[in-house]
Amino acid sequence: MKTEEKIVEKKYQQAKECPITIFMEQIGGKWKPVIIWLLLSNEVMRFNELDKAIDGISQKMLSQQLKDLEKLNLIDRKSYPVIPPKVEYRLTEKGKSLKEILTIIMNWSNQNLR
Amino acid sequence: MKTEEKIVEKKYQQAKECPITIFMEQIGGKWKPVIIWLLLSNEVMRFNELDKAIDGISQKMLSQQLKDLEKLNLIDRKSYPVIPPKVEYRLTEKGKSLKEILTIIMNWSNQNLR
DNA sequence: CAGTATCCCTCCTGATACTG
DNA sequence: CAGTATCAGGAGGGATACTG
Repeated sequence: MKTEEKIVEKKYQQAKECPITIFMEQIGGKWKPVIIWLLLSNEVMRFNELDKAIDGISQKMLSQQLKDLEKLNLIDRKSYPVIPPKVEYRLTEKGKSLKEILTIIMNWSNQNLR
Repeated sequence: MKTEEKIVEKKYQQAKECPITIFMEQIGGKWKPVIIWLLLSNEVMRFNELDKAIDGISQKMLSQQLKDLEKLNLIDRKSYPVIPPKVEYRLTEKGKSLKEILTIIMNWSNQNLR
């Protein structure tokens, strides 16, 4: 039946392909935008710096979110084999390209939310 | 102590005022962007239409998300006192102003995520 | 310093059934 | 038609302690 096929097709589209949903799942959430935002203005940050700069985050959450962002190729992790350990995080080009979006969201939010 | 005050001030800023975090909390998530996106292209939709159009959503979730969006003044709910009930949802001007953001997110997502 | 490991608990969500 | 009521399950997230 034609109408049924149409519905199925539509549903599939929305469930698996909606790019906005994918974005929200992968970049949204409580911590990822903050991390990206900090790296946009600070260029390079160490784990501890991020930890101190983000209020309320736990080390567990921070390392988890950083891993996620690394997998998405949005940030680069550079580890130095020294004691004590030193690890640097910075944005990739792809990560930097989020600046425009985050800026627009920030402006809209400032004007429309509180 | 000056440095301590600085830290406290910084933390407060990030925790309570970060507009991007506020945006993600209020407009992000699994369903709200989809609802807004549908209303951007369809102008007016009834509860049942939204329910059918959004794959996997439950009535409970749908009504909850619609209430949230209404509170944010992003959508308008118009109820007709007829039997069977008829309720229409449409975007407010504020809601429509999200089109630009969602479009940019969609484009970025299409190019950078999968 | 830069993380893991562990426990614990809340809240989000889905499923189902019901109603004005 | 447009919701609400209720319950259960699981993932997400916090607190704390530990380690290379």
